[in-house]
Amino acid sequence: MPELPEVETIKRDLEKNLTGQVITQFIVEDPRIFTGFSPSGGPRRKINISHLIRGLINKKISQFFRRGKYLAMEFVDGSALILHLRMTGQLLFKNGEGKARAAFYFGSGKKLFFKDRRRFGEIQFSTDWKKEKSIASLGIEPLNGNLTAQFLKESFKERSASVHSLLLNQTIVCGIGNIYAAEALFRAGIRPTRKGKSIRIEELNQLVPAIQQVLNASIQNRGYSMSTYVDTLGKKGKTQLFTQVYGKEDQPCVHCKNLLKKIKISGRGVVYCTQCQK
DNA sequence: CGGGGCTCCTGTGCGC
DNA sequence: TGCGCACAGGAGCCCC
Repeated sequence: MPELPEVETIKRDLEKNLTGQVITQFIVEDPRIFTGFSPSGGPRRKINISHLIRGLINKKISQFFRRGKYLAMEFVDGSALILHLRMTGQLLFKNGEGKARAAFYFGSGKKLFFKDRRRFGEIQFSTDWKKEKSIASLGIEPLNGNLTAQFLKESFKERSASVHSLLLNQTIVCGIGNIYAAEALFRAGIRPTRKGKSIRIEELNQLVPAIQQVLNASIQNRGYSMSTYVDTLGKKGKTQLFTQVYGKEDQPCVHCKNLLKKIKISGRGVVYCTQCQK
């Protein structure tokens, strides 16, 4: 589900409502939420859940951060919870239908529920969250001024992987997922199957603003909500009303009216225009 | 390095 | 209507 714009929307909601709040109770319905970002198939880090829960009681939230698609809830003592919503995770101030995997209760009476239909989402406790491998291995943020055509030229040099795959690679630029990769490539007129090293600097000069525009516009629209994504109040975003290729296979291209085509790249569905994207 | 395939899960939608 | 399969905003790992 959530890519950078959706996570950013949630982060801003959390920051506005929960900064300074003290955790008075923390209920974990599904202990697997604490896999600690360990390999899915491999041995899971042993975590003493009750010890972890006890340690969180009375912690006061100082700040929220977003890095890529990760959220960090940082406490005044410097420790933090790192959260990732994966495909279907939701953070809600009110628990609606169905059970939450975890629930936070705060001193003021405020609550926060972590719901997650597919249960891929994860939480990890850390005393030094920026140094955790999941965070430290992330590439640059696309919206803080570091993303330039020259940076992409350098990063894509020698890479024979498709430009779509490289945009999804969180260790180069973080926060872009399948929706915004497809949208940005369409706006830049670049075919998603092109090898990274084949993209010319003039094309990267189109791609950089395309990435920034689709992400910024989506933040303005509070995210893409076709199936499960909602904000902390359970409200849908509006980005799905403005996408031009994602989810639009077999529909006419907004520029040339040719029908958009859907292909698979590294197992991910990608829609593009065979006429407009070279 | 890259892509395919599989894993973690559950729900939806489509073709037959 | 019902069944089975493909697929879904993520991402790590193994294998070739």
